[in-house]
Amino acid sequence: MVYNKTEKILEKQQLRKKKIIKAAKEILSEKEMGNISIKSIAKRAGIATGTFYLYFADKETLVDMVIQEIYTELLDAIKQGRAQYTNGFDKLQASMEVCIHLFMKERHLAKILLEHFPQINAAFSTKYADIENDLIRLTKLDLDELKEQKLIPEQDTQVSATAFVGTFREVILTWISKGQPSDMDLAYKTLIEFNMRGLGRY
Amino acid sequence: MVYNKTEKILEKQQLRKKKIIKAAKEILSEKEMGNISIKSIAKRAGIATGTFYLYFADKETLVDMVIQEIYTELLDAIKQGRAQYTNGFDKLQASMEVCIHLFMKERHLAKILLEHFPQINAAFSTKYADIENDLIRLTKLDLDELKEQKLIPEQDTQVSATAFVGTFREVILTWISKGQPSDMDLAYKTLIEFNMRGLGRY
Amino acid sequence: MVYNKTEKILEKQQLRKKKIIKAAKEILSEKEMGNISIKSIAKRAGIATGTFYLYFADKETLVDMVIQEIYTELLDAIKQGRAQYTNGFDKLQASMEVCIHLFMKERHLAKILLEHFPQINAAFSTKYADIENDLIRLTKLDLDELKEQKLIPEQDTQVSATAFVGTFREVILTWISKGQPSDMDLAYKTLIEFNMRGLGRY
Amino acid sequence: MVYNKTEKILEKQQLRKKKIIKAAKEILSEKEMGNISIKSIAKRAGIATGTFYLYFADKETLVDMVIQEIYTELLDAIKQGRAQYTNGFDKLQASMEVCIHLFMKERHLAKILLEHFPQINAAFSTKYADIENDLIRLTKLDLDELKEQKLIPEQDTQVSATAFVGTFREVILTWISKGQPSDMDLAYKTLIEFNMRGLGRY
DNA sequence: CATGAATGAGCCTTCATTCAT
DNA sequence: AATGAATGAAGGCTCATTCAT
Repeated sequence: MVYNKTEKILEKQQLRKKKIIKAAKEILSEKEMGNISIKSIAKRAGIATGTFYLYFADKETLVDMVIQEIYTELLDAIKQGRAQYTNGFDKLQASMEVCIHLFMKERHLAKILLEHFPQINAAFSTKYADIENDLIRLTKLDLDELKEQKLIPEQDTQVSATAFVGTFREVILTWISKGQPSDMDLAYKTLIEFNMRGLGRY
Repeated sequence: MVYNKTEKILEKQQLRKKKIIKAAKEILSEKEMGNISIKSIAKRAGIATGTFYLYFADKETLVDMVIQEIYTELLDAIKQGRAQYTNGFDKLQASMEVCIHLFMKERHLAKILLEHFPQINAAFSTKYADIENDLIRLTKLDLDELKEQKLIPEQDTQVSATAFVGTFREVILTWISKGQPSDMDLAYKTLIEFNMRGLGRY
Repeated sequence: MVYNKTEKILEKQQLRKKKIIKAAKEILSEKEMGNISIKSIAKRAGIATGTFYLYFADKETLVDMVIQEIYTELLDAIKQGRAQYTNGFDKLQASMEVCIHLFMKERHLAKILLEHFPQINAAFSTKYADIENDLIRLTKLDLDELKEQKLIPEQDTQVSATAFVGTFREVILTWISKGQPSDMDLAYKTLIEFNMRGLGRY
Repeated sequence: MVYNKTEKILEKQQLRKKKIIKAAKEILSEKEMGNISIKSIAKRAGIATGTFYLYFADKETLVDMVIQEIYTELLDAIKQGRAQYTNGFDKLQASMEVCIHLFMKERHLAKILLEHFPQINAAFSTKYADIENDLIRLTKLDLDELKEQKLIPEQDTQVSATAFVGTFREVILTWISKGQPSDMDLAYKTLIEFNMRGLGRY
């Protein structure tokens, strides 16, 4: 059963890869410092230093994978959250809700994406910026649609979209590092209304 | 005249300290990457490597000072900008304008604060967060005042203030790294109105 | 038929061994650098990395075998080339011709022997020296015979033989790395006459 | 006396550099294996690992210096040995004598140049080849002159020069690794005459 | 027997910090 | 006080060798 054997091995390899990525994420989200050395990651993943290089070409490749994974997770959730809506504002609100829920649920993911990533190194930082830019770009698409439909006033949608995403980054980051507000419902409502009003919804 | 002598020495020390901090800032704003070694900072400041340790306990202490200085600069500018206003919204708007102008004028300062610093190390990040928190706190004071005066609707001012600051961080960062929008007036207006509307100004 | 079975197995083992040695030779003669890792050799031989260690105790043992094989090949060719001559000078000249032809024909072999091998490690170097010493010893036998027959003047035949072999090593190595001279006939003649005259042929 | 201070320091630095090069040479000539790691060199030189990099940009630079130093030493000695002669053969003979004497006197130098260098790595090997090529080139100049003066027969002087140098490399290497012959005078005479006759001196 | 993933010692290099001058 | 050479821990990565399957 060569077939089975190969499959099993591939499966195991994927498992190892996941394990390494998980270890990297853990170290990123736990330690105060972003001291992610290959050695520490390997140790955390329960493998030898050299083994790491069987699964990733180099450190940068790992970083790519970690980011890619988080990003995909985020976009998938947003996409799924918006699926049931057709109205522009509803879609936008759904996106916001998904973001908040996802990040609050998976604090470690949020911590990595918002807090630690930009610290590791420049390349990393660049990649993180790419994600944010992507989110801004997607938001802008929504805003342009709303503007075209005259549902929001004339404005630089690039700026609005950037501000929009900025509110989330800042608020969620605060919640993560300082803890959530006691009246979560009000907080939640405040953030969403801040943005809705900010856009100038008619 | 021991007193004078001591004073002179202290003054001289302060001068050196400033010189080192200035060197650190310069290097931070010039180099693409966060390659700020003590050696390069010392060289830029025109002192020997070892001399650095006569003025700063370690690298982290330097970081503290650099941030402190930037923060003070920012707050001073804001305070000065608000001085002539009494109305809550005017003060808030003045703050926003000062922020934008200061950052756009001193791109290198902005670059340090928003782009480079968070990459250096985690301790740094924590300190950067402190500045942002302070700005949020100050904004919240304004919002609480406005809320009390029933000039904005009921809301979690902590969240609003956070979102408020977040829009600036994100927008200015984008402008710095991607370049300013062609229609700067519209962009500028969009950002300020986004926040004013977002607060729910009556 | 235990006997047959054992023989078959041994035969198979020898085949594998040859295959590995061949792979090692190929890699040595192809790659610019001495990047011959066990992994790459095994891959080239079509076996798994670990399998290598079923046939060779370690890397050094492989080196032994490779050299041994090349040496045998060289000596066999020389022996065959000399077989038809009885006169001392003729035998010597035949040896020279065989050397040149063999090396020029099998550049990859020459490249291994002269260029790459000495780089791999010190143990290797010792072994390579052994081959050269052997060639020198054989040459000396010829020279002693010629000296006894008063066909060449009194001399330290050990030194002459060493010099003799040295000219070949150097010249062939140059041809291999820099390319052959345009007038190969003259070059060829020059080398052989240099040595013949050098010996002091009467 | 800034002048003195600077001079002293420079002197000291040069001393350190020499010390490191000496350590590298020692390790090269002593150990069976050419295990020259920066760590071992530093240890031998009595310095910390990092200190090495204050004197040499990297490992390759050290290698360059070591080779350069040996080569310069050799060429200087040859030049000096030839200075008093005008006749082509005399110059050639003087060169040969210098080579032999120098190498036999400084066995460790010879050991490095002839035995170990080619083993360390490819770059190294290339550089060693450069030296040999240079020697061959210089020899060829002499031979071309002799040929022009009709003092030696028509021949490919490139090949002769190569063979010429090859005899020295081989003979000296043998003497170094196997010990000198008992009758050194005869050996010496044999080598020189071998080459002189080989050239076809009229 | 064969496999190839796993191992870990070792390599080169950087840089915050110390210390003799 | 000032200097800058010296230090050595740590980092990313390679590869000969082992071992569970």
